[in-house]
Amino acid sequence: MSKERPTIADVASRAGVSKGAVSFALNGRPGLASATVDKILAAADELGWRPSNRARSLSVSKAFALGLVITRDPAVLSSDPFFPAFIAGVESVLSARGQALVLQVVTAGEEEEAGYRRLAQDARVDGVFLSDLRHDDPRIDLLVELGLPAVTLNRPDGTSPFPAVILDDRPGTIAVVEHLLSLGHRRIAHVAGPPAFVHATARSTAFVSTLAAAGIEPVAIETSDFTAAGGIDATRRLLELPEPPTAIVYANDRMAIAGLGAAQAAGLTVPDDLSIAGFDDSELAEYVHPGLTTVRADPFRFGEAAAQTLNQVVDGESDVPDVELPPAQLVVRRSTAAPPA
Amino acid sequence: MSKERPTIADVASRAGVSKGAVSFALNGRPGLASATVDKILAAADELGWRPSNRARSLSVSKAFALGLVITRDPAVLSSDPFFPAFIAGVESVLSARGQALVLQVVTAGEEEEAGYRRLAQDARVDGVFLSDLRHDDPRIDLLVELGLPAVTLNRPDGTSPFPAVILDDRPGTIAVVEHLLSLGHRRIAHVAGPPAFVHATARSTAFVSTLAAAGIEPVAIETSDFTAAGGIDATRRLLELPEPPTAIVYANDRMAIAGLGAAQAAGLTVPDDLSIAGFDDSELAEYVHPGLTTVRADPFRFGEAAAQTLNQVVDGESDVPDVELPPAQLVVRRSTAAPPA
DNA sequence: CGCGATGTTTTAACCGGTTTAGTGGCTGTC
DNA sequence: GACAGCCACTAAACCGGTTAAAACATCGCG
Repeated sequence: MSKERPTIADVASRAGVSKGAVSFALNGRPGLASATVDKILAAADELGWRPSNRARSLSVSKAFALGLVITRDPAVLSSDPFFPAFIAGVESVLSARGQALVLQVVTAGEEEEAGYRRLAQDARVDGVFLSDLRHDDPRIDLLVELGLPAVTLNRPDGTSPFPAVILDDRPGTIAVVEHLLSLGHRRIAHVAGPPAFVHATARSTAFVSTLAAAGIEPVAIETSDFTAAGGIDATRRLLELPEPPTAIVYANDRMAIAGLGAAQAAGLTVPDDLSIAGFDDSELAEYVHPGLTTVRADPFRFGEAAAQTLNQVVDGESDVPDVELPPAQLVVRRSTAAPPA
Repeated sequence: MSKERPTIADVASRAGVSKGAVSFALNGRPGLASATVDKILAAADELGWRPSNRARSLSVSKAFALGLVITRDPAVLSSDPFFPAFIAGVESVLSARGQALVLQVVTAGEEEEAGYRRLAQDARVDGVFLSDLRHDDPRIDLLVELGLPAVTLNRPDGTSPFPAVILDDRPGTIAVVEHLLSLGHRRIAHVAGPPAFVHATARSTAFVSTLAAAGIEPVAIETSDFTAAGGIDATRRLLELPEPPTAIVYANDRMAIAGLGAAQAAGLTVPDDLSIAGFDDSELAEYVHPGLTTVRADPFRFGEAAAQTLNQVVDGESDVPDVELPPAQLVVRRSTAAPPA
């Protein structure tokens, strides 16, 4: 038995038809007698023929792959709970369609733009996911210029020609703040992510406005960077205030868990002296001591929805609608309690 | 100006030569006058021509991409500190060579094999990284059968036709145990990973033999699964022993941090009542309270080395040697101290 | 001057699909 | 019985590169 994989010509000769007919049969084109189609498919089946991606790619000018550019510092990326689950969700859609996921990790800045350009110039992918959206994100214009289809993860603030897959950060943040308010907290602080990111400001403005609706001013808003180290620093600054907060809401779990450690290192007991809440419900959130009150989203479904939507764009459907996912849910654990008397 | 990207024919006509000549010039083949080469490269440059990956792929039967199949439960994968940094290291090599990284996330079992088969049948990649090596790993035979080149991350126990990139887990484990011994601990337990994994047993046997060398029996070895939930359970079991350990060595940070939480929840003070050590030096290890004594490897360099080695295999070099990376280093933090009197 | 050797460049086939134009057979109609 | 019209299918060009073989100069040498 030959080790070479069969080509369309092998199938054609075995079925006694032309290459073109095989192609028609495979792609379900009309204009072939159904008996012929059966004969061709049977021959293909017997030979175990699968059309070559490479040849198809060349003739139809498609890559049959989608791209994800992750613009993060490796160290930061290292413990991000979002991407792995998101990617798994994307994969669940792609593998069913015989597509592949091409990953590109770039460090921010110069290289970021280069990453997209490379993906476009090499024609490695048919479309990309735009994650970690920033305000007036320059990548949107870049992708338009490159002619690369995309979906944005969450809604950009400028106009965007791309559909958005949205997981609203606000309801989760609002739920956390209201939870703390109902416990009796009045001195609440926030550790935010970098304001350049849309999801960071979405969380911090939701924080402020929820407090405002209750007639309360935030104790402080510390801008940080989503890293554990940043969480520590921000927490220390908050605890050194003349009148420190009785509760801190962090923009992600990583900063929250680090903040928890900082509070404990400073001799505080959580939640008796200080309540702490995170955002993401990462795996460790449940298992640190005390368990972290946080907000749970579903990055797997996010990935699924994003892949489906991007495929619609890539397939040329016009006016692909935005997709709104169910917002993140509050998960109450032991790290939040009534403020000290 | 035309929006279409130039083809090799455009370059050829602009330089006044044939397609073949352009191809020769591009690939640095001998047999062209250097003046001609210059002329061709100049023309290519003016047109901004970059050869089409798709066409090249078809004619030379290469994908110009490498594959990584991650066989993990998304939930487990979520907070693994290894892969993101590893991937970043891989990328740093691939992007310089114009290659892409194709990611495939599969759930273990049936689907795992299917994942590799798909990658091979679709000819999406020229080679793959074999991670999370298991004892008598069936994937090695599978890859041989599929004719897909590979490198293994760490050394398999059977014979393997593939080069291995090795980061020896033992020195780090030995260092942790010796550190605990030198602090005066004599009742030390281990929380191991699933014994099917090569790196899990490497760590546990290093643990046992280091203790044995000091003439000490381990208090217990709890087999767990590298997850935080598993770390909690194993820790509880250890703490319920009639004579509980004064120190626990975990096979990874995730279980260790969860174990830290479990110990604190049980009313113990770390490190006064119990010393705890992890493995990986994940980002949070430094920032939990108390900071986690652990072992630091360099997954970024691991990725670099693996990509370089796999490329040698893919390029057809014979007898590609194994690569041995510097072993992980002990990082002493506050979670380990002398045992209680 | 004719010949082979050497160096340079072109020609054309090939990779494995898709797609357009075209061909041959059959039916229906006047 | 000739012709239009339709159906089912084939032939061949095409996607954009690579590459083996052929062609063409140029040169050295007997």
